[in-house]
Formats: sequence, structure tokens, C-alpha cells
Amino acid sequence: MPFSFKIEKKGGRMRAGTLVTPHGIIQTPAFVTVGTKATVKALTPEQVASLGAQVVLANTYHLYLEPGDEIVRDGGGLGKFMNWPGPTMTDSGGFQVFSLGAAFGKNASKIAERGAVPEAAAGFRGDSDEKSSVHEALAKIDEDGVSFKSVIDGSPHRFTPERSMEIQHNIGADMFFAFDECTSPHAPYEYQHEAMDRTHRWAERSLDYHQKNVKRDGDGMPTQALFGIVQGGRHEDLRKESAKIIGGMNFDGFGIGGSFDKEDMYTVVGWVNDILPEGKPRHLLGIGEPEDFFGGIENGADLFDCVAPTRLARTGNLYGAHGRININNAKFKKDFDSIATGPDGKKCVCYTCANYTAAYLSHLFRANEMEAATLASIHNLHFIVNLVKMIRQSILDEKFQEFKKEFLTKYHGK
RNA sequence: GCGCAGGUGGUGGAGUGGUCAAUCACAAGAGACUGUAAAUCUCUCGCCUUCGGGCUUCGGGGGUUCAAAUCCCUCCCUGCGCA
Repeated sequence: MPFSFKIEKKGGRMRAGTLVTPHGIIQTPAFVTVGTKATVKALTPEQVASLGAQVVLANTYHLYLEPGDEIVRDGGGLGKFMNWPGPTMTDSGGFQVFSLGAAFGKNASKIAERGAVPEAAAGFRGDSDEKSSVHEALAKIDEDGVSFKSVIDGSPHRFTPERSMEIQHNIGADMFFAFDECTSPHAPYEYQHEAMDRTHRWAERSLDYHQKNVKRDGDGMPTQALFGIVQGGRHEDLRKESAKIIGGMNFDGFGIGGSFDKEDMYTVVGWVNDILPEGKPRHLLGIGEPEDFFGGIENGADLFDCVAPTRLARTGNLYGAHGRININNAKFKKDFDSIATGPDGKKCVCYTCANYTAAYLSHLFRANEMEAATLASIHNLHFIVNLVKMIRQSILDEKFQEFKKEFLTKYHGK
């Protein structure tokens, strides 16, 4: 059975569904665990599976550089290579157009606080070849594609939509994304428009290459599914135009990418999802924090991925029902109680919290022991994955609004 | 007891007559992180402060000098070597 997506329950824009892939079923809404370099940092696939994760997302740019997409292909494809038997995805490298281009050396995020005009905005000219005061961008965009300098050794590389598809065919994830440009939230309207139009042309080229070259099974069905990406920044007219154009192409699913103002991110998602075809899955790329799942799901998103749980874990920040804690804080040194609460507000049941005290985890972080990252990552991923599962259940039970209010009150009330 | 080398912040260790006490690192305290340039980055770290600055300090005491962590004397302490 190749691919199918079935919506089981709807409520306004939100839906609970089932996404079938060649390597298993994903019950949506779902959190997609990020494993950029074909590994969820600090965790074995068995640990990732045991905390409830259903699907792993790796990155085209990073795997192309290291170890090389042909090695992943020869190793049996992403899932087999990394020993993850479940569903897999790859991102196209479009985010690296941003993080290694306009955002390079600027400490800039794809999420902007409204009204805030950080350093990244100053002198923005839309093109990525400007020199920041600290670093020279490692990515330059033109109509045909993007020229990169390797973050590993500085060597020059070139991505086009066709090349990204070829690499992603080699990596062989169940689902993957069209090559796009993720823009800076500080780019002006004109640039957002220009980048969006280019992303649309790249989407067409991505889809065309994919349909001609994808490996097919015995029934002639594609073995990989391609998702197109909607862009348009925070602008209503651009987002709606992008949803219409990308939504009109024959993709298997959709990504909602690019930059947002934190305050109206969910509104933007709503605009887009009112236009995208209802029967296909929608992935809100790179999001998010606990509150974002409620906002995204309420507005029709089915899939999320975010580095936050694993990245935060490695610096000692742990999710809890009453907000985040920093296990490095002095108050945890002699705290022999359990570490955190779960998304249900009760004592967390993850492997880490069930077996270790706050004082012990505090010790591991202070001593720079590697296991600190493992235990903290297990907790954070468990929290996020299961929060999204609980939201899914609340949709099925028609109790979404109650759960949202209950959770967010606690989470932000501390 | 004699000889040699030392004693600077929580630690290691810079500084060896003025423009400078505390480079740098570690430890400590706190913060940030949203399709992973990320086991990373930022800030604070003698005392006081209206954030302009003010004050105190280099084992103890004494001295030389316009000026001493820095030179001299002495005492105390530590390490090493020899008796």
C-alpha cells in the first residue's frame, strides 16, 4: 500500500486523520521528530520509537554533504540506513537557503516578534549576497537555483529544484518536499513576492522532475510522495495566492513554510488551509512550541516538525505542564524529586522522569556527561509527541477547546 | 637548619616600577533557542552605584620612590632539594 490520507474527524478547520505510508501509519495531527543528519541527536531509533514518535524527518542539504546521498541510497535508503523502520521524510534544503543565506551570522529566526526590528532587518536588501558584519553568507540565490558553500569545508555546491529532487530520490524517504526558498521575516513585501513567485516556479520544476523520475512499485505507483510548499511571509494576499497556485498543482501533500510574525502565525495558517485541497495532508514546517500546536491544528495543520524539543533538551531546558524549566538552575542541585510534569499536568511518565531525579539530571549536565542530552531529549520529545497525540484525542472526543484552554492556562500560568 | 622556587579573584594562571590590577581559561549565576552552521550562543561574575562613575585590594608588617603586585628588609606560609 503506497500512500493515502483519510480524515476521520473534522471540526471547523481542524481534522484528525490517518496518513498511510509504505513504512507505516501516521495518526494525525502528529509531531514529526527531527533527525537532520539521519539521527535524532543523542537518541537511538529504539528510544525515539519508545517515546511514541511515529515519523522522522531528515535533511537533504546535510545528508548530501555528509555522507552523500548516494551512500544513503546504497545503504538501503534513509530508513534502513539509520535503522528507523517507520515512516520517514526529508526536507528539501529550502530552509538552508535562509539559514545559510539571509540569516547567516545574524542570529535570526523564521519567527519574528511583531514590531521587533533586530539586527537582521537592518540593511536587508532582499538578496542573499549581502555581507553581514560578521559572516559572509554561505548561500546565493538566482532564478535557476542556489549556490552554497559547504558548512563543513567551504567547498562550493549547487542546488536546483531538479537536483534537490534527485538527491531526495536517492535518500529515499517516504515523503519529501519541493525545493523552496524560506524567506526572512524581515524581508520587505517586494522581496517576499519575488521569492514566492520563484518558489512557485521551482515547485513546478520539482513536481515535473519527480513525476518523471520517481521510482515506482509493481503497480506503477510512486514509492515516494512529494509535498509542495506554500510561501508568502506574513502577507494575506501573498499567502492566499501561494496556497492557490501550490494547491492547484498535483502534489501529494503540502508544506506551509517561510516566515511568520509570532502573533498572527495561526491566522496565516488558516488563510492557507482554507484554500489548499482538503483531502491532502498539510505540514506546518519548523513549528513549534506547545502553544503553536493548538493554533496550527485549530487552523487545519496535520503535521509539525521542530528542532526545539531536542535542541532545548541539549541545553537543559525541559518542557513541563507549567512551562519550561532549566535543569541547570542552582535550585535543582539538591532536588531529589522527579524532574517534570507531563502534558496532562501529572507527574511525567517518560523513561527519564520515571527513573531519575532532578538532582541526578542536574549533575549530568554540570558534569557535561553525554547521557544528559539523551535523558533530556527523551523527556522533551515524549512531552511534545504526546501533547500532539492528546490534542488529536481531544479532536476525536470533541473536547479540543476545553483541552486547549486547560493546557494553555497551566502552561503560561506557571 | 641550609639552599632553591613560590604566595595575585571560587580555581588555574597573566601582569614584574607609572597610562592597568585582575588578559585568558575554568568554575559559578542567569538568559536565549521554532523545516538543526547548535552537546551552541549571550550576559553577569571584588564592593557600592542615580550606570556617569565611586571605592577596595596582589600572604602580614616595615621601608625606598613623586609613584610599588612589581625594588629592599623582616616575619609567616607552601613546594622541592640537601642535611
